[in-house]
Amino acid sequence: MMDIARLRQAGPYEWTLPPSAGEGGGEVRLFADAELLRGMDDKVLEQIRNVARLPGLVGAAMTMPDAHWGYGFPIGGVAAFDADAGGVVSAGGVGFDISCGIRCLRTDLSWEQLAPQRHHLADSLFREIPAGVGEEGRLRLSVRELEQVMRQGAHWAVAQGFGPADDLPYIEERGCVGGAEPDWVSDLAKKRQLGEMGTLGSGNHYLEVQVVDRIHDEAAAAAFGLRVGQVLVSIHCGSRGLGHQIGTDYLLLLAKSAASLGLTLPDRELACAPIRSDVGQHYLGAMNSAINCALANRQILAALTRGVLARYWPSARLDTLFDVSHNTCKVERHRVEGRERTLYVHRKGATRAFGPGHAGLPDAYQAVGQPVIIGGSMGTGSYILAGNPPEQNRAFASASHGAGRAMSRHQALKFWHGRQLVDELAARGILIRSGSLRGVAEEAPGAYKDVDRVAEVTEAAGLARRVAFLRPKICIKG
DNA sequence: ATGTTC
Repeated sequence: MMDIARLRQAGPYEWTLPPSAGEGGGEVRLFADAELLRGMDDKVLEQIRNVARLPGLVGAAMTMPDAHWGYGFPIGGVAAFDADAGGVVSAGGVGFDISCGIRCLRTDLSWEQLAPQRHHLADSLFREIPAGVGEEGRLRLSVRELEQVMRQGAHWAVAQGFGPADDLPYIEERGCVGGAEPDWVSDLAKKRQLGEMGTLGSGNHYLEVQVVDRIHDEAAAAAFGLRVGQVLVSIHCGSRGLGHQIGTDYLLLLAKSAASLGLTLPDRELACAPIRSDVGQHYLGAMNSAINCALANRQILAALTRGVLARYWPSARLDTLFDVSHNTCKVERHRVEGRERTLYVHRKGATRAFGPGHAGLPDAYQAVGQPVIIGGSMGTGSYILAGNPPEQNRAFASASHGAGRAMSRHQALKFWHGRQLVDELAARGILIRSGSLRGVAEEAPGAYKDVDRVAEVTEAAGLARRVAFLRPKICIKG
């Protein structure tokens, strides 16, 4: 429970934390309403204040409406640093699941067309999409091939026959981020990934078949190709063992090197290094490699999904609406107090949300802004939103990424049982397929915040505007 | 999140 008496309300959905006497540090800004804030742990405040004390911070260290406490840096946290001002890059500010994100695919099928086959489709997807901890797929890469994945991202997957090049414009960074340096990725990290390309993973990762339930913004929905009753498929996963091992390796390395680089860490878990340092550059090279791995992974999973769908509906389309990550540090240009600056924007459990006219968006979305995906908890629902211009979004083009946990996994296991949840959801017409009933219990809808409230507050705070609400029908869990 | 308590 957060004690909101410590905060100062700066706007209807915006709060600041006045610094404690003699503490110093940069500004802290929380985007939320009082109810969402009260549901957050006080640890979120402590963590975001620690972030604000790091050198070279630009603007404020911020949290999104779905924020909760994470490893060192809050999940739902956003912070931008300027390399020229001594700014840092933080492995804790990206997290272990580097470039975890969502690929949203659009079918031309209605739920009425699909519904008669829903049980078969659920079983086929569960069989064909490798899911679960340590689960390996059919691909076995050599180290050399994996290094190509790390340099080329989704372009590598397309070149291997996993989906058309038409997908690429609809992927963040057009499917491949610059700055990847596989030489700075450990042998162990590479080894862990050789059999894990094209796999979903576990925890909050999922593949969901959804139906468009409600349109909030007709013009944006038309630009995104969405209509009520249409079936979508959303794939939520990241860079698997590779990203996790890079996170593990660099958290240790950055924590050890901090003192010699003149940094005093407010929290050891907030390990970081100056952007302009060897170790900082090495982390960025490794992290960008993991981003490309995640983009390739989701491209492969999209292709596997197309294969399954084609067995039932051979002529059905499955086009990429968008693919966006929510655990990254990206180099971006932002206007700050009238001046364009190059910033290293950390988004941990926060989605990039470029507004209309941004050069990074494909032509089809220039007028309405980037599709922003809020992936809901299992069985509740998800939202597609559209990015706002910088006058409205004052969080370096960032928005909420999901419902956000309301309680820990451990706590959730005391309240729910997997079998019971699967049965309850089936009674509501939602098919869950998972190899882990324990995992299902940890992901109980009740362990998350109210996704409707998160989406509503995200819009009210100016971060993005709601376009469509999606209702889940089939969910494949790791 | 995770070769889920390196």
